[in-house]
Amino acid sequence: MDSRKLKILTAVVDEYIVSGEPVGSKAIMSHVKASSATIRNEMAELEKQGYLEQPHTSAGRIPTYNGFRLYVDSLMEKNQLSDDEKRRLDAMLPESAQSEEELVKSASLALAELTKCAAVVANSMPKFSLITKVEVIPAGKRMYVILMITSNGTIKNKVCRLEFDISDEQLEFFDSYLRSNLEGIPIDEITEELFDNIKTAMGTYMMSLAPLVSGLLQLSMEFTAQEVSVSGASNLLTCKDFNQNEIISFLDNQKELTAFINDSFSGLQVMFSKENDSFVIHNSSMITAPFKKGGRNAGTLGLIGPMRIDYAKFIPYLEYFSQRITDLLSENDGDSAEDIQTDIDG
Amino acid sequence: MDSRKLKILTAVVDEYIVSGEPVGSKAIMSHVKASSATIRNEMAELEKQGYLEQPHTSAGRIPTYNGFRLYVDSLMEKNQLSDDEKRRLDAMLPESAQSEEELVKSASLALAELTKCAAVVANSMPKFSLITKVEVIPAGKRMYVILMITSNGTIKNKVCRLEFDISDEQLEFFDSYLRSNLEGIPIDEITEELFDNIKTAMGTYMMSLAPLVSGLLQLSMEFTAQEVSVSGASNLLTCKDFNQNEIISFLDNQKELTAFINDSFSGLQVMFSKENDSFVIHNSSMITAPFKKGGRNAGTLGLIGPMRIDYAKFIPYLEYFSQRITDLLSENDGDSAEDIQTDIDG
DNA sequence: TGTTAGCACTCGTCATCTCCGAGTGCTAAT
DNA sequence: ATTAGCACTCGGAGATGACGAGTGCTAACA
Repeated sequence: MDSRKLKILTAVVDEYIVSGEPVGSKAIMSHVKASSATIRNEMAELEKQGYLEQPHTSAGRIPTYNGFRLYVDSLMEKNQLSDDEKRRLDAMLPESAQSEEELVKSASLALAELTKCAAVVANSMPKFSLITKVEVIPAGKRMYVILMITSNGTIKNKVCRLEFDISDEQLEFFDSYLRSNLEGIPIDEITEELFDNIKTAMGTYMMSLAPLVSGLLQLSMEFTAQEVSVSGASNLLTCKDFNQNEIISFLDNQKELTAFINDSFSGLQVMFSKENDSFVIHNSSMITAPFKKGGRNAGTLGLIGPMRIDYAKFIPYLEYFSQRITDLLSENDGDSAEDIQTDIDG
Repeated sequence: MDSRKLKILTAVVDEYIVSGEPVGSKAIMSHVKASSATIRNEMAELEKQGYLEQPHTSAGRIPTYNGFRLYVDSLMEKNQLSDDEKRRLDAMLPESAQSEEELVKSASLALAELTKCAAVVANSMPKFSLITKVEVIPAGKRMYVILMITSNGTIKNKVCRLEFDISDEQLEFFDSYLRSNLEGIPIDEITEELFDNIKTAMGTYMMSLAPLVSGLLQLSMEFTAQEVSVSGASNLLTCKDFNQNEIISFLDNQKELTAFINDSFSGLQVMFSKENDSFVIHNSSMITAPFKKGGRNAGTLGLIGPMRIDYAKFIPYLEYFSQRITDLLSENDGDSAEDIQTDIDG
């Protein structure tokens, strides 16, 4: 395609992103050295080719999905972050993050604040994590806490109340069975079958231990649950580009979101609602960037806003934050999360 | 005040709640045996007394804050829940709640669904809880998990990574110090001062133990943090009675919400935005009902919506759910949460 | 042959105007 | 004390028209 035509398309998208109004031929004259008539001719062709459209006869042009796609993939010039800006972004993350959640949540809030869009974070399904520790701890009359730790550093607990008293031997038997049969196995190998085995192994103890076993099952399910959290949803309420109801419901609906933000993406992605069946809000787009921990995908940071979002400015933010998170998570964790496993075994 | 006047006021509020439009004298004729002229005269007086107002000269009347207040406090007839309805509400709660959070969250979702308003739940500040158990558990190379349990059954953990190796003696010393000095004390007695004591007691061990001590402090702060969660915020988006932006920002802002929904209320309360400084969204109202656990306030269930909410129908829902939660939490917990403490001490 | 100035034309936006009717307050009759 | 009747008010919906931004086309130009 003609280089001037590309320049015009770029100019239309750029203008449209800042104004939100259809862009006329005169507005383009400051970007491209040509008369408005020439630009009009070119725009008419761009419309034929499907990159621009006219809301009505006597209006300017707005980019189509295809126009945006071409712009994002090839035309736009990404803003380079200056050292100053980087420092500003760094200042929005906590100095010393207490936990992965806190770090990631801060990044999400910062992103929402910077872009005035909605930011999302999702943790990855920890498919490859191993169970490194299971422990049953007494916590009162017929009360026990089950503690479970995985190799990626996640810890969860659950309190269980028994129907009957159990003896120290029973508890010890159960505890040591768990140690030898659960510790070291991948989190996604915890199945109903495994629990049937436990039930068989416990034999007559099972009656009193039942609440502990079911607590254990629930606990392990919590590990594989994917969580998504949204920041700054209210930022989108002032935006008239799309139906607010639709988008707020979409963001509210955890399941839909979860299904959508999966972590199969290998790098930064820009997606338009029309291009994806599970993301159906007209005129909205979504940018996602995965972050890693110990060399493996740990989650995804994302930005949801209107189609006419300032890609050139915001994509670098997202890239920078996801890189920073990756760095910080690796620092915190030593060489690799895997050494937790090694140590306990050793 | 005249009984007919009260009837008219009631009718105006009832009509206004369903229609959302100013109510004229003719519309009242079906509720009160009197001609429209008489009703007009009475309405004019009600307006003088401050219970009704006219948006403009030739419009009907809408209730003022005072009008709503009188209606809610004295005039309305609360709907009595039939057994059928109770069964329907019960079906919206999980059959066997795994945890307090799950139960309470379900009630909140159910409430949002039933009322098409936003529902909120807040846990109470566990001022009177005692620490019943503190334990430091090794979890890998220089990695430790701190586990803390309180008498109201809440458990939290935190993973800490040390800078230096510590010996078994050091750990044992630390652990037993915590046991003897923290277990049994009220959660709100954990202060900086107490931590200074710990630091002094640890002496030269402190250098290597520092991350554990600061982890402990963070953990205890988490216990006293109040959490609020909102369901169905998107329900309010279709409501034109108030500024959506305002309300969504209000619901987004955890701090403001937390400050507002405190658990000092002794029973069901209806509050209008004008009447409270920290709840400033025009034309909105909030209904709150506390629930208990082991005889003590455990949290608050609330409903936020427009002023013209169907109080007669929704208040019973809220009352029923908060009572159900109270019942279920007590069942689960035996006689009282306090016995956890007793058991461990004994 | 590609570019540009000029021009007639289109069409959405905004302000103005009018009409309609719901609802009122007042007055006089019951 | 209540009510029927009536003149009056005023917001809202629709119609109308001026304005102007933007277009496509044509003809002149380099």
